[in-house]
Amino acid sequence: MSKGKQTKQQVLAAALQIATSKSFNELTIGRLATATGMSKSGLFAHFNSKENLQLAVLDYAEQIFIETVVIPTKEEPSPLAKLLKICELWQGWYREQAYACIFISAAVEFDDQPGAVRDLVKSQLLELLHYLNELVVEAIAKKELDAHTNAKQFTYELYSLYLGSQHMSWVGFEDNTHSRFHLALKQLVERHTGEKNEQ
Amino acid sequence: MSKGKQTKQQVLAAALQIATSKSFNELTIGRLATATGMSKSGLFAHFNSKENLQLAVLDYAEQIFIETVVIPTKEEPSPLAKLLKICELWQGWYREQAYACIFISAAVEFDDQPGAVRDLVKSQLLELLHYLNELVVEAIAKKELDAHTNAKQFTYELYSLYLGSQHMSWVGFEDNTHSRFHLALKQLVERHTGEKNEQ
DNA sequence: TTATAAATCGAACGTTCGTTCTATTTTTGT
DNA sequence: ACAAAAATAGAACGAACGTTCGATTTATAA
Repeated sequence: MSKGKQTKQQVLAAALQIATSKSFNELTIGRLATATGMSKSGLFAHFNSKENLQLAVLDYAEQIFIETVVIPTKEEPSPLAKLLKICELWQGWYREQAYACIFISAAVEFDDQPGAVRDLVKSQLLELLHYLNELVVEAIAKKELDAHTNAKQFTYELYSLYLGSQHMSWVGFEDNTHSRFHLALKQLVERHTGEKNEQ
Repeated sequence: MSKGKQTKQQVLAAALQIATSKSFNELTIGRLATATGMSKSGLFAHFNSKENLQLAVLDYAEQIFIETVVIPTKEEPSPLAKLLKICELWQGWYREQAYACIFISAAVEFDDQPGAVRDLVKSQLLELLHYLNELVVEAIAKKELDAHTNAKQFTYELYSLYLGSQHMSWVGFEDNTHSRFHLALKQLVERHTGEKNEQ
């Protein structure tokens, strides 16, 4: 790897650290330069614009996300097992990232700020939702979940429980161990297994 | 009302508009001055610091939130009816605010930024959660919900469904009419009525 | 090794930020 | 109506922002 790409990776690692532990708005070129011991202009030359830096950080974050929470799931034997494993690893991801998900932060910070960054984070989150939904569909096909399960509704509820878990833990509604998430998830799955009717 | 308080209210209305339609970070004194046709210093004199402005906007937003989604539910006959009514009005609130809740935005933007603003928004969200939880407790007491219902778990799930509904609608996971939220909420309530067992 | 290319720096730019002054205008109470 | 008080304006500040540019150091390939 050339020197350029090498330092760029280090810069991105530092940038991700700032963006997650602080926020995307606080990821500033001057601050990042200080954090990496570089000059503003030297660092800037790697990206040529703030927007490119932001996009690169999101790409970098996605890469790590896939490595740490998606790839390890491939070993699980069934779609439902994959799904549950993802939820587990997902929590670990958030925990490592100092209790704030960079994608969700970015989504909120850019939600009314049209541009390439908003488009990217939107597509990243949508991609995750589609992947989760795909697992649900497969689980239904393999009869791990009841045939009358509405996949999208299931995915929506699953994702919501996760989102709520993070949010309420932050607010202080007593879910620091995320046990509430686990319980609700377990019940959600049980509700869709064992052929008892439910729309 | 004195001239000062009067213009201050107008300023706050404009500030809330900016904070919701844009974001809290984009609520800047210069921008707000332009929006209200005042000078920066003239406007600044009303608050004496950016932080005070932010706190005032959150107070103002809470006031409006209470007026538009909490107060009207007082007329509902029962705790459960109040709860459902709140969910309905709540959606209206979000819709008016251009599909972004100022409290949740503020929570995310300030989540790792210690200070009075973070403390306030945290307490505001916690207060809402406690109020919802109180209604759930009352509904259980009045046997509108099954006796074995775990109130906090119920509140957690309810709130999560709402959060998820907003998030996914933004991302584009097809819930623009929030019908998914309605369905999930209905099922959540049904699940806790009619004495069938569920932990 | 040496020429070329890539990477990095330092200084400066125009803006905008929050904030602080000192005036000046406008409202208020008597 | 007038004096006191409150509200607003204007100009300026230091700092930080993203960005540009020319010079200089460092890595790469011949």
